[in-house]
Amino acid sequence: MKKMQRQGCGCYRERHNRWIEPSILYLLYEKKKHGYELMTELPELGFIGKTVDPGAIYRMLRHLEQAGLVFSQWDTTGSGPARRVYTLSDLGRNHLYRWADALEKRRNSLDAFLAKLEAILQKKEDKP
Amino acid sequence: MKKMQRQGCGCYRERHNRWIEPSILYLLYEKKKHGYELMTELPELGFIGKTVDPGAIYRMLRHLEQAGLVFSQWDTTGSGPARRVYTLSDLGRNHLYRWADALEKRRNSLDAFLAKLEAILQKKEDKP
DNA sequence: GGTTATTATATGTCTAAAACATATATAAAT
DNA sequence: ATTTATATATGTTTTAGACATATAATAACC
Repeated sequence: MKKMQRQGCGCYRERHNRWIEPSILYLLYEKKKHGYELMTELPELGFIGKTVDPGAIYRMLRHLEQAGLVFSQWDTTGSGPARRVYTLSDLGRNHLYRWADALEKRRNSLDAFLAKLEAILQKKEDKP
Repeated sequence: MKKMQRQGCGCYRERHNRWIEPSILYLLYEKKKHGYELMTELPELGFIGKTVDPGAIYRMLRHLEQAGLVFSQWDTTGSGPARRVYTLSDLGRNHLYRWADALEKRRNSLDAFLAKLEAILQKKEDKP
C-alpha cells in the first residue's frame, strides 16, 4: 500500500462533498439542459473553486439517467456537435427535495460546529 | 473495473466531508485527550450519524502527529489498558484557525445554494 | 485552403476520506 | 469462567472528485 503523503504543514484542500449531484438536479429543475451548458452554469452556483471537471459532470449525468432521475434526448438541430439534452423526471424532482432536507441538516451541524469555533476564536482575539 | 452499483431509487448516503480532522483538533483545543475519549465525545459535536469509526480516529491521530499538529504520550496510570494521550501543538492550534476559515466559506456556499433550493420548495408548496 | 479555437461528449486513471471489518490486550463485572 | 467495557490498531473496500486525455463537428482566422 502506498504511503498517504501529506504536506508536513498539515495542508489540506477543501473538498465539497457530493455537491455535483444536487447542483445538476437543481439546474435541470429550471429547464432541460445539455452537459456543456451545465458545465458553464455550475461555477455560478458558488460550490466551486475554479474550473469544473467535465468528466465528473458527464459521468454524473449518466448515473442520474440510470437511476431514472433524468432522461435524455439527442439534439442535432443548431450548429456544432450534437448535444445530449437532459430533462429532470418526477423522480428526480422528488430526489432534489430530499437533497434539500439532507443539505439543511448538513448546514445545521456545520452551523453548530462553527458556533463553537467562533467562541474559541473570540478568546484568541482577546489576548493581543 | 467493478460496476458503480447504486440503488435504482437514486438513494445516497450523506457523507460529511473532512469533518474528523477539525473535530478532533477542536476537542483537543479544550484539553488533551486519548483516542477513546475522543471517540465518545465526537458524536456530541453533531457531525455524526450514529457511531464513530475508531479506525478513522486512530489513523487521523497518527496523521496529525506526523504533521506536527499534535503530540502524544503514553499514560499508564489508572486502570484499564494504557492510553495514548494527545496534546494540541501551536501548529495544530493555528491549523484549527485555518479550518475555521475554510468551514465558514463552506457554510457560505451551502447557504447560497440552500436559499435557491428553498425558493423552489416554496413554489412546490404553493400548488396543493 | 489549412490551421486553430470553440463547442460538445466521453473514458481512463489516481487520490484520499470515510465506511466497514477485524485483531489484540487489560481489567472490571457477572 | 465468561462476558463486558476500555483502549489501540490494522486490513480492505467504496466512492466522490481530481487530473488527464481522446474524439468529433463546426466556426473563425489568416
